[in-house]
Amino acid sequence: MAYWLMKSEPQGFGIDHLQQRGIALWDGVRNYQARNFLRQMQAGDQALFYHSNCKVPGIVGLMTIVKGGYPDPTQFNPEHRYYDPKSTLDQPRWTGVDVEFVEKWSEILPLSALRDIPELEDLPLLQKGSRLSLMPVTMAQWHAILAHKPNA
DNA sequence: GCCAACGTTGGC
DNA sequence: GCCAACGTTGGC
Repeated sequence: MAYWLMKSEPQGFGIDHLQQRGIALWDGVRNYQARNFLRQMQAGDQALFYHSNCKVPGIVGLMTIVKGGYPDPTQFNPEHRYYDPKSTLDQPRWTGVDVEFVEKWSEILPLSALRDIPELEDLPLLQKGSRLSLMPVTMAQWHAILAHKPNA
C-alpha cells in the first residue's frame, strides 16, 4: 500500500466533482515522470487530492485508488483534447487510474501551511519550480499532513 | 493576468 | 546530440 499526492485544477475536475461521481478515471496525464508513477499505483493505495492553479492552492481531501494503472482511453480519441496521435492501441503511451472519493476536508489545507511542516521539506510539491502533477508521499509525510488536517 | 520555470519539439 | 523556440504549468 502506497501514498500519493495528485493535483487537479478545481475549475476542471475538483474534489466536488469526485464526490458527486464517487469513482472517476484520473486521465489526461501527459508527462512521463507522472505517468511512471501512475503505472506504479495499485488498488488500495491512498491519495491526497490537491487543488492547483486556483485562488488558494492546497489539499482538499482524500481518495483511494480503486483500479491500478491502465491505458488512458482519452489518448485514442481524436475528438478528445487529450488525444495523442502517436499513441496506438498496441503501444499506448499514457496511463490512467480509477480513484474513489473518501472524504472532503472541512477546510483546505493551503500550500502556505504545507510549507511550514518540517517533515515535508523534501516533498517534490514544495521544491522551487516543481511542476510534477502527481507524486509519491512517504508514510512520515502522510502522517505529518494528516496531523494538520483542518477539523472545524 | 503576469511571468518564471519547466518539458517537449524539431531543425541542424 | 545540441539547443532555440515554443507551449504549458501553476504560484502569486
